[in-house]
Formats: sequence, C-alpha cells, structure tokens
Amino acid sequence: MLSERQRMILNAIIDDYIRSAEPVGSRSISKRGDVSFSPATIRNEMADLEEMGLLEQPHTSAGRIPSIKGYRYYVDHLVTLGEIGDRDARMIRSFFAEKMTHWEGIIEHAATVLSQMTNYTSIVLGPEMFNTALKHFQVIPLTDNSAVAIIVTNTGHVEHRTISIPEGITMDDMTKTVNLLNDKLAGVPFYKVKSVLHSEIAKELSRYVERFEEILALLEQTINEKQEPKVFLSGASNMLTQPEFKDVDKAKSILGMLEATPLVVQLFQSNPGGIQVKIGTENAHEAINHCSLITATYSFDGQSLGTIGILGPTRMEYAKVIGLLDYLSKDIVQLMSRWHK
Amino acid sequence: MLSERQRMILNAIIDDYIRSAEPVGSRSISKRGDVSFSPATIRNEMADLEEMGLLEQPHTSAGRIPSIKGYRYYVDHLVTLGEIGDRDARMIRSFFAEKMTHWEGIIEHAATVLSQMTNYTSIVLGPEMFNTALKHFQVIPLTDNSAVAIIVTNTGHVEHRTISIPEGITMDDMTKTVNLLNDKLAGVPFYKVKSVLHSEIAKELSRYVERFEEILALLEQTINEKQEPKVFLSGASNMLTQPEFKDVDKAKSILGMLEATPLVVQLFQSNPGGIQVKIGTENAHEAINHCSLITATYSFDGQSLGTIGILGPTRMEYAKVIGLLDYLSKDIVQLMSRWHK
DNA sequence: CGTTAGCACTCAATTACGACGAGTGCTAAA
DNA sequence: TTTAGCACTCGTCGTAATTGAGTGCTAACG
Repeated sequence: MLSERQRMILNAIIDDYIRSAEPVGSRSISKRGDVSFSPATIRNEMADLEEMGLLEQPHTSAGRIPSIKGYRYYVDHLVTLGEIGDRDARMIRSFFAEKMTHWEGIIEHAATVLSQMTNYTSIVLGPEMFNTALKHFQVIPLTDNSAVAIIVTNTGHVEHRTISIPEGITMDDMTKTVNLLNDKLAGVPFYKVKSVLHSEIAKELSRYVERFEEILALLEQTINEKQEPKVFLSGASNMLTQPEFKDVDKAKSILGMLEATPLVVQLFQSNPGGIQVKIGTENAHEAINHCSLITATYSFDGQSLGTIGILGPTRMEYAKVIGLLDYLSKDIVQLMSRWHK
Repeated sequence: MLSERQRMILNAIIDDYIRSAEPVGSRSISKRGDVSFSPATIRNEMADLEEMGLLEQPHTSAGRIPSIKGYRYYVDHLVTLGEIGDRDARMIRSFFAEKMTHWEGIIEHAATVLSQMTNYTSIVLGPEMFNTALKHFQVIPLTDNSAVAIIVTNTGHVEHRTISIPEGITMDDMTKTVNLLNDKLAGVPFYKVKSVLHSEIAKELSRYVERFEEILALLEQTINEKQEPKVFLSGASNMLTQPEFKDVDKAKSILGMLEATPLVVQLFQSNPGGIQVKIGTENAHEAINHCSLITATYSFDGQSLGTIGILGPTRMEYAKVIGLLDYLSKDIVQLMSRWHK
C-alpha cells in the first residue's frame, strides 16, 4: 500500500539516518541522486509516511527519523543485501584459516570477528545439550572422595563437573557403573537419558553393584543437571561508540542487562531458525528498547545447536549485518560438518 | 615525616573524597568531628601537603583532591581495615553455601559476588596450568578422523581439545600411546611434561607403536599448547556508575581494554602473592591510569593458581575492598583444600 | 609562636538571552 | 500534480552576567 515513490523516500530517509544518526530533512533527500523531486513534494510524502506511523518527528522543526514500524517495513521489504566488503572478506578468510582446537572456541572467535567487522556487540549462545547425544561418559578419581565426571557429546562438546563421592562407595563399583552407563547410553540423546536410566539400567545395575541407587542418583544428577547456556559477549564496549548511547545511564542499563545471563537467554527465545530481526520494543527486555537484535541459529547435523546475534542501535546497518550473519553462519555450519567429516 | 595532624587531615580528605567524588575544602574538614581546627589552620596544612605532592588542586578556587602519591600514602600507612558489613557477610555466607560443581565455577562466581558487594569491576585470571600436574589424559574418538583429547589436572581442572587424526593411524595405536602416557606422565607437572616426553617416553613408545613420532607430536602439541589464561569479568558495567567515567570516551577506553584478554593479563603480571594495590599510573596500561587495581592471588596446595582483582576508580573504597578480598581469598583457598580433602 | 578571624580574589558552574538556521506546513501559482 | 514562496517553530550555539565555594594572605589573638 505504499507507492513506489514513498518507498524510495522511506528508503532514502532510513539510509541517511543510519549513516548520520540525525533527523533527515526533505532538502537533503531531494539533493540525493536517487529521488529527484523537490523538497516540497517530499515533505508532503513525508507527512503521509508519518501519518502511517513509519516516520516520526523529534520536534516540530526537525527532520524525520524512522519509527520502529518504519524500520520493520525497511527490513521486511526494502533492504537489499549488499556484497561483503573487502576488509570483511579478508577477516572472514583469516578466521577460517585459523586452527580450531575446540568447539566453543570457534563460536567464541566467530563472535569476536563479527563484532569487529560490524562495530556492534555480538552475543553468542553456546551449544545446548538438549538435542545432542551422549558419546562418552567417564569418571576420573581425583582424591579419595572426589572425582571428575566428564561427558562428551557426539558434537565434540565436553562438559565436566567435580563430584564428591559418598563415604563407603568403592571405586570399583563406580567403575562398573560407569562402564554400564557407557554401554547403554552411548548415542542416546540427552532428553531421553533420564528415562533410559530408569527403565533399562537401574535393574541391571542392581545385580552387579552394591548401593547402586546412591551411585546412580549421583551420576544422574551429574548428567542431567540443568545448565543455562553459556553466553559469550564480544565488543560490548562498541555500544558506547553509538551516539544514541552517549548518555551513560542508557549505556549502563544495556551493558548491565548483557551481564545478566538469564536475561540475555530470554532475548533469544522464540527462535524459528534462520535469520531473525527484532527491532526496538519488539525485544523482550526494555533495556534494549532502543536496540535491534539480529540473530541466526547455527546447527550441525540437522540439530539446532545455538544462536549467534548482533546487537546494535535500532539505527543499525541492517543490510550489512544480515548479509554477514547469513554468510558466516552458513560457513560455520559447513566448517563444522567438514570438520567432523 | 608527616605530623600526626597532617596525617589526620590527609586521612579526612581522602575519606571525604572517596565518598563524594568532589574536591574537599578546608571548611568541610573542619566541620567533621575528628579534626577540630579552624579552616585556616587546615588550609595551611593542606598547602603543605600539596607541596609534598600528596594533594592536588583541580583549579585555584577548588578544594583539594588526593594525588596518586596521596593515595599511595593512604593505602600504605593510613588505611584501617574495617569490619565486613552485614549485607556483605550474608552474601559471602550464601556464596559458600552454594553447591559447587566445578572449579572455574567457584572462581567465576566469586568474581560475581565481589563485584556485587563492591560495585566495582572484578577480574579473575583462571587457573594457570603451569604449576599443576597431569592427573589423567584421555582420547575419545568422535568420528573416523577426529577425537576429543581430555586432560585432567591434579587440581580437578579439565582441558579439552578436538584433534583430527592423520590418515592411517589406527585407534589401537592411539590407545596404546595414551595408556603409556598415562603411566608415565601421571603426577608430572606440566612444565616438565615436554622433557619427560622426549627423554623417557619416546624410546619406549617406538617399540610398541607404528609411526609413533606422528602420534607423539600430535599429543605433545595437544598437551603443551600454550594457552593464555582465561579471564572472567564481572560487573564491568559498574564502571559506568562512577562519576569519573561519566564521559563516555573514558569509559569506552577502559571497557575496550578489558575486552582484550592479553592486555588484561599484562595488568596482572608482577604478582608477589598476597594482596597488592596498584594505583592510577602505577598500572601497566594507560587506559586505566585513573583506576586502581587491587589483586589477590589464590592458591591450592601451595601452588599459586590464579589471581582475583577488583578494578575501580582511584577514588575507590580501599579499606572495604582490601578487607573483602583478603577475607574471601583466604576462605576460597580453605574451601578448595577441604573440598579435595 | 601557633592559631584563627577577616577579607579580597579566583574561577568553574549556572542562568539568561538573543541570534541563527534547519526544517516544517500551508497557500497559491505553474 | 508539482513546486516556489513564505511565515513560523524550536533546538542549538555563543556571549554575558551572576553566583558561590574555596583559596591565600594579613593581622590580631591567647
């Protein structure tokens, strides 16, 4: 329901505003090459666009800035993904050239690279174990009454906890139990572990092992312990370069929120896969009501494993960021599957 | 070489300034209970203290603020460690009441608690493997040509990397090698691992295993890979509450530096153990020339394992922070040794 | 002789005010 | 339908004037 001219004008305004962070007036639009109408005409259209809620005016005698609805329209209909710049391409290449030693390292490093390329903040939610399967489970004694339990998933992810072993349980029993668990649980997805544990293993275990309930409870708790996903942040200080956050209080409320893992995790909920853009108040937390969050899920072997996101002001370079994120997340997926052959 | 009265005045000025963040004048000192002289007398002393370099004046008609040398004197001679507040005591108690599952978790959580108690930024350098000994080493196959290598130290710390296995090396050879390594290396401190590997193991290994050099090189690299210490930050946004950093640029340079792990690691070098205070320009990086860093090393079993630090403005509550840090670091050490019996 | 009251002086911070100018909405002409 | 013209709005910027906290110095006091 927008005329071609209106779309061009809206596009021009948002483009300008993204660059300058200042309200853009009819005159400056008219002087750009792409919309060759007089300021007056443009003013009329701008008034219409404002009535539709796509633009707003900070005060009477200022230019227009895009509203959240305006950005939404821009992202949904107007944005054209540009090519990836020279410098960025080089950074991506050198990123993939690096030697990867572990899983989280890749993701964390990807976040760093992204924040450097975009000058925004990047947020990565670490792998969720829910969908992955157990590969190997092991308990390594440390002292008489403590041990390290290690869990390896089929994606190469490693979790570990130190556990203390109740008085009177022998290492031998422990080992037997662990062996049995490995036999029975290898390849079982984590969300099924609990039921398998009770249905298949408990009975068999009781034959070999004294006080098996106690051991089982300990290990079950170790395996199943709900853990909130790891959150990696990178480039949080980039927020401070944005003129909209030159007010320290606003900056503080954003950075403060980013430090609270559970809140950040909330932001990433409702993720349908692919690339998603949440603009301003569309976000789950009011501290970032003046920010936009662009997220992409990364996956391996068909399992959605985690999410990578870029947080910037609503006035962020959507085209560039979406392009980069799309490119990078696909490449990471590819890298990981190649890595695991 | 300071008279008793001068010390009292200096102490009063720094106390006041820490609270208010504003230059303190002779009048306000005189009105405090503890120094009962007239403003004029105090002014004279202040002029002397300034001549000695312990105070400075932002401009002619302002009060005095402590210089770095002033803070240094305060920390070295004047500060009296206060009791730990009620609220803080409660937080510490509930901290120790929590269930600890792993090593890094304790340290990281301690950092969070510290930053909440102090309203400053806390920085923790994770355990350094250099001093610890190998407890167990293991390789778990993941796919045909990749595996996860896991290293457990005697402190219960776990490291892991994904390695790719060269074409033509059998899992059997791998296992033999790993077993031999466990036999020979258990209990060996990491800094000796390399030499032991070459002097004792290489020869013996060559008897059992084909292409042993290749495998050994791979594992050696895995074990020895230099890793920069993990850095945990907590409460970085607290920096923004300090009036001295209400200027976004200053805040950005600090937060930016904190994001660069190698720079942060540098800050912690030269650590004699115990509690150390670095004030303003005494610090290794100019971004924090207006900050003070108070550090404490934590250790286990006599080995220095890492460092925990609090970063705040030079105008920070030295008494409180030093007290807390001292208390907490001692308790953590105790906790860890009890934990490992 | 150390201490203190008195006083002139300094200077950052705050407030007040006018000029400026970017941008608008409306009207009327092309 | 588009555009030129014009009066009007309102935030920003620069300049003064005002204020007040704090100082250093001098002289008097006990």
